[in-house]
Amino acid sequence: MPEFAEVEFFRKRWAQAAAGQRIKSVQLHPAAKIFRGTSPAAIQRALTGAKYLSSEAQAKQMLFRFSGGAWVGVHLGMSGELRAEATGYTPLKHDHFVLKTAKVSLVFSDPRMFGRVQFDLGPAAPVWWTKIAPPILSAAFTVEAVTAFLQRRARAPIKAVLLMQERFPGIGNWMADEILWRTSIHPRRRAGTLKPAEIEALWKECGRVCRQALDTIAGRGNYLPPDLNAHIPKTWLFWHRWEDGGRDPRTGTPLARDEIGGRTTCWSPARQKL
DNA sequence: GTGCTTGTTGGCCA
DNA sequence: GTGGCCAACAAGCA
Repeated sequence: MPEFAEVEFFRKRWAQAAAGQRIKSVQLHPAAKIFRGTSPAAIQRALTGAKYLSSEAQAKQMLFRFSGGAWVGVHLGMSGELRAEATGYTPLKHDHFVLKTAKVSLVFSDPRMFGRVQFDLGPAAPVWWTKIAPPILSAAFTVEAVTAFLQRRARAPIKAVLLMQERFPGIGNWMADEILWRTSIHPRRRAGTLKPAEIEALWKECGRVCRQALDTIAGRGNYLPPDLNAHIPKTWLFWHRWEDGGRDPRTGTPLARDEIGGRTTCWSPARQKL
């Protein structure tokens, strides 16, 4: 499920619940695939008694910092989510990782287990975190960088290119479709065929969609929406992309759906032409 | 039973 | 070596 803004929504949910708290106990299933490449025993040892300090979201990843130099990285994969439950909460089947404090149970749940938990010890943030591509909402995300990347991926469909995390960190399937729909670019266009004006529009819309998604899905400041989709406007493609017989919310014309770049893609044929 | 699913990775091939 | 495509991972849902 989670892309850029949804990841921030979940991070905020844990961060607000964990603020000022100390971990009393750690419940986990050591064999769960989400711990691949890490040591569940080390996580348990380091976090028990540790204080939550701060957290950040970047692209589709989150990093939670605890006292004692303990860093917990979370990727939610396709079906992961973070929840805050009551202290007496009993973990269910897909709750693979639960941190209990005096006030709350922080739950990582993931039925499909494409997500992962990473653990690092040290004074500085782990290397995998610092190597994440520069954010779309930063000065480093320039139209020149996008142009060069599209040249390098010239023969791939633009839809597939937008999903590449090395240049479009945090963009996932629905955001890619949303961006292309707003810029009237057909998802099957080869990246190398986009004209400079189209690249500029695409680049700008990446920023707008990220900004708007962040505000509407994760909320501003201390405000956290009651659920992920609570404030997403009906004028976005988002609400119509999975409907059978769905219509373009701008024009009322029928939407199309097909597999492009290995993913189900939705677009508006009346506006997005090859 | 069938055919999907908001993600990522490794292997194959040109 | 580089780029592009695809299956696989696993579980739930319609």
